[in-house]
Amino acid sequence: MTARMGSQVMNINLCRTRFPDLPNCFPPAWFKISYLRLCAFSRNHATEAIQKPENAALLSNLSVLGVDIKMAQKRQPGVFRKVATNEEGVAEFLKSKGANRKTIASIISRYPRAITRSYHHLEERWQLWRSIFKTDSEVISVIGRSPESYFRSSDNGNFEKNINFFCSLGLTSKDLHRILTTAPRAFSNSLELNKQMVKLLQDLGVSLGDENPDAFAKRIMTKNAYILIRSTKRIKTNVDFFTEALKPSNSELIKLLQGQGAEVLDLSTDYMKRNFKNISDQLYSLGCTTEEVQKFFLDYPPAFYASFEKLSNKIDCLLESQISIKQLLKKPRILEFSAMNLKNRIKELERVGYDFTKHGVTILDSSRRRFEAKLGKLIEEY
DNA sequence: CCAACCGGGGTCTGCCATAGTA
DNA sequence: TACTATGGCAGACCCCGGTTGG
Repeated sequence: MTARMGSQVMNINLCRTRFPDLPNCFPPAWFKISYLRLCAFSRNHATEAIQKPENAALLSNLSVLGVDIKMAQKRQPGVFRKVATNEEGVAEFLKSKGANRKTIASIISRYPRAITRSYHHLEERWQLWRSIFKTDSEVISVIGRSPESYFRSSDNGNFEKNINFFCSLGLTSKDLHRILTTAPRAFSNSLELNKQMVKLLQDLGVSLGDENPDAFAKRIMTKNAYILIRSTKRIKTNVDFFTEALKPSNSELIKLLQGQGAEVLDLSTDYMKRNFKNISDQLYSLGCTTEEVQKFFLDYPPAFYASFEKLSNKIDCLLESQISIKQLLKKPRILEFSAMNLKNRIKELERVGYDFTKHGVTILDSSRRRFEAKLGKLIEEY
């Protein structure tokens, strides 16, 4: 217990030291852009009161930047009626961080509200992101992918509180890195929302009798960063669905959620139910019992996730190759390989006279290197 | 030595609804 | 009352190799 507390304190301090001082002066560009903004403001102020027309200077600036104005207008029309915007400042800012023209245009096209942010705000937010990412280009690559995650919130304090909160849970800087890379929105959630999700997971650990609910919750978050951008309602519904459909014991459910099940937890419930039904039906039609079907999903949670068509295709392809459904149930992991890969492997094995009924199917569940080594030996023997 | 078990790694947004706010 | 900030939703795998026990 003491050791755990100690590591938490250490992690908080680690977070603090990773915040470089925010700059207290701004580059010359900032003054230039502010001046331009003032000009734009006074030019349009008179007409603004009458009918709130779209800001002509803004439209011209955006087209110079290469922004897809139609797209931007469709997405956030309100931005276009604002009297003061900072499109040039934002573009300048992103450029100074290494973004190219095309990326900048794409960012503003997809999330126009970005141009309402001030230089100071952006720089402050940048430093927060950089406390997690090592380089500017990592930040740019995430913003380029998902502009909204960077620009949607104006609350930098909340972002920092989230960092501290995650650290206080014992998440490492590597964990934060992964969360910000794969689910950047998590840091723009209100602190309260993130706390609710963590509490839900911890309570779930308690209700399953896990002796360390905090570690249980942490484990699920590190296995699946997406959990933090889902609603607690969805997670609850999915856990209930697992419980009802698979009738697991507490320890089985814990194992499921801490393992591959964590990745399945955030699926939309309807999708998961549909998949479960389709695949169960196929297994029943192949003569499986309810217990076998339940065990199949417990052993191989990705079945919830996989597209039914692909999975079904793979099962058919295995059955056609003298592999029995019972063998598959014993070794569902072979379904993780692509249909193409499985087909090729089976073809190669058939060529050397491999008998699945005699030697089993585990040979299919191996890395490329191991499979090829094994195949080489079989060819020699053959 | 080798089959079998098992965990890890990469990586994922863009839109809509609505309460709150100035 | 228009606009902002924030919550929520649908979408849908594959592969590698360390370790261990016989």
